[in-house]
Order: sequence, then C-alpha cells, then structure tokens
Amino acid sequence: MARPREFDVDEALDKAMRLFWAKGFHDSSIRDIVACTGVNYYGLYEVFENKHGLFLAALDRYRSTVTGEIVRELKRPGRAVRSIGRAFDRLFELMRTPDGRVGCLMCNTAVELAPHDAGAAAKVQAHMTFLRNAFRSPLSEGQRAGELAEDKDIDALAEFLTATAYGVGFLVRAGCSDAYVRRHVRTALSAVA
Amino acid sequence: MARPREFDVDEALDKAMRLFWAKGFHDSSIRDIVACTGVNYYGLYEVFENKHGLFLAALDRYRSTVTGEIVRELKRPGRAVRSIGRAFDRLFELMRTPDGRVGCLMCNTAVELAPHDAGAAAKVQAHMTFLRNAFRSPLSEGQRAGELAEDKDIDALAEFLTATAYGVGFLVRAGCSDAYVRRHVRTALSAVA
DNA sequence: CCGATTTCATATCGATCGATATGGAATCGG
DNA sequence: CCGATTCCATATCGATCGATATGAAATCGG
Repeated sequence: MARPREFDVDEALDKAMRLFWAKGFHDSSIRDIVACTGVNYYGLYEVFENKHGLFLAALDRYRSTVTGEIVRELKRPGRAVRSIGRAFDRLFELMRTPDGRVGCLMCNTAVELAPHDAGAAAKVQAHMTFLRNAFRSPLSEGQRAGELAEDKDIDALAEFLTATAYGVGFLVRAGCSDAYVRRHVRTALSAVA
Repeated sequence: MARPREFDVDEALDKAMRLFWAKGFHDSSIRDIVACTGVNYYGLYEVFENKHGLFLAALDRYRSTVTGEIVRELKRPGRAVRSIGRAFDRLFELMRTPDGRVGCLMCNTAVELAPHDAGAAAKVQAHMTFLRNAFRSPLSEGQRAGELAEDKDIDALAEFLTATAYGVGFLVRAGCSDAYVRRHVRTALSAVA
C-alpha cells in the first residue's frame, strides 16, 4: 500500500507468452522479456517468482486464450463435422501471429522443455486432455444425432483429432506451405466421416 | 601425417547425434558432447568446424541411419498397406532409445532450431521431402497393383503419412502412452485404405 | 633417434545466462 | 508535509556458454 504497480499483469504475461511462443523457453532470456514487456526484473519476479514460474503462467494463459478459441468453435451448436472443420480453420489462423509462423506453444513446449521439466510436462498433458475432451463433445453429439455411425469410436477419434491439431501446429512451425497443411487436415477429417 | 587421430569420427558423431536427439541443440553443451563422445574440443572442431556444423552433420547421420531404416521398410516388396504398417511399427520402436522417449530428431529440430536457423531448416525440409518420396513408392505401387483405388490422391496421402510419422515422434516425446500412439496410427492408416 | 607435425588435454577468453542487491523515485497513511 | 513502504532502474553476482590459445604427448619422415 505504497507506490502502485505501473504495469498490467495480464498484459505483460501476454507479451511474455508470445515471446515464449515464438522463441521457446531457452531462447527467451529474462532480458528479452524485460525488453518486450516493458516490465523490469523486480515486477516480474515479484509476481511470477522466476523465469520458470513465468513460463508456466504463460502456458496457462495460452490454454485459456488461444486454445480457448478452438474449444469455443467446438462447443458451438451445429453439425459435428462442420464444427470440427471450423475449429481447424481457426487453429490454422492462430498458428500464425505477427511474430511469424509460430505453431502451437504447447506442441513446442512438449518437444523442447517438457521432456526435462515435470512442471511443463504436467501442463502439456493437461492441455492434451483438455483438447481431447473438447473434441469429444461435437463427436458424441454428432453420434447421438445420427450424423456419425454408431460403430465409430468417439474416444479414438477425439484422440486422433487432438494429435492432428498438434500436427497442424507442427507443420506450420516447420514452414510447410498452407496448401500442405490444408490438404493434411482434409485427409485427416476423412477418417472421421 | 604425424600423430594419428585417436577417435572414430562416425562413432563420435553417432554419440553426439543421440545427445542432440535427447536434449536438443541448446541444451547440449560442447562440454556435454566432449563428455559423452570422449573426444576433446580440438578433434571435434577440427572435423566439424563448430557446434552448429556438428549439429548439421548429426542431422545428416540421422537421416541416413534412423530414417534410413524406415525407408527400407517402405521399399520392401509386398502389399502397400502392409509395408506402410511395418514402417510405422519400426518408427514406433525407433522413437525410443536408451536415452528415453526421445521422439524424432527432425521433428524436434523443426520445432526448436529450424525457425531461427536457415541451415537446420533446409535439412528439415529436405528430410520431409525425402520421407514423402519414400511413402509415395509403396502407395503408387499399390495403386498400380489395384490394391488402392484409382481415385486415391497418392501425393496427398504421401504428405499425410509424412505428417503422421512426425506426429508419432511428437506423441512419443510428449509422453503419450503406447496405446494412444498405436490407436493414432491405426486411425490415420484408415484414411489410406 | 631426432626434429617436424599433428593431436590431446587443459586453461582461459569475452559474452551472456538467471538471479539478486542496491539506491533512488513515487505513493500511501497520518 | 513527513516517514514508512513499495516499486522502478540499474549494477553486479557467480555460473555457464561457445570458442580459442597454450603446452605437453605422440607419431611420422629422414
């Protein structure tokens, strides 16, 4: 209750998230983060403890914002295949930011940091479960409505679509052409219905 | 032509490749590489110029050895779907090494280093083309033999299977269960035939 | 067996890393 | 308006990074 904080926590976290998203954990130095957020060391460490804590918070923000947009498309009423197609269209857009073809932060983290960091690994696993459950919703709805055949394995398809979503993130980051990515999604969706 | 070299270049490169494979480029320090190969700085830098050169050489070795094993399965005579299934079985095994669930070095590199390193990006792109062509061979053979329908788009399927292969590497590294990965491959192959 | 040459082993370089300490600026309660 | 408190700005810490320099050890030609 003395001098008030001069920066907005969410705003700073968003900028840090985008830096991690584009450059990964190891390549984003604290000095880079200070520069891109405009927040000094003290403020960052006061709120997030250290670089690792800031990164985990960025993963949470990614899930609630970026992945949240995908999930929103999946929850919209309508035919299942159409909802899923819209979700992949949105995903396709979100994997590109002003920073470039950054892909998916969770996919990037699963590859770079999670194998050697239990905290990051837990966030990644939770994210996969989160996304799988989100895909399950239009699938089971579609099956109930008769749009999908009764013998379709909803759980297996939800898993498959989750992996495909990460695949899109990977392909975009790997620099593959838009046409490649679009064809890939189309082929993958042909396995659903 | 004085004192002879005491280490085998390929052997050292193989050990370095496995370190990069497990820990990535940034997390593998020259000191780590010296420790795991048993080769000192001078020898490494004499042959590979610097850490970056060593890494690019490791990518080449990965393609000719690890990926080479996959391609070998695809080139074996027999029914297309069966060859492709065998290739994925082999891939499934190769993504695990004594170092753990390391995934695919090219996938890892595409995520970690390629977005900020033109040399690595070129190797990754060449690897994708290499793998896509390898998948095309049993597919077109299968179509010629009447195993695959005439209206199947071989190029699109080869792309799809390439992306699926990277997906397997990703899923293994992400720590997903074997059952998950196997189900994913089965679902993906259902899009082929 | 000796001197030239190459490799090995190690010390060290400047730069940068994450993290912290220090001192001044700003805002509160009273 | 003053003192306590909190935040900002910056200097600096020890550790580690990739890379190089240095001197001893080993092997060659002659």
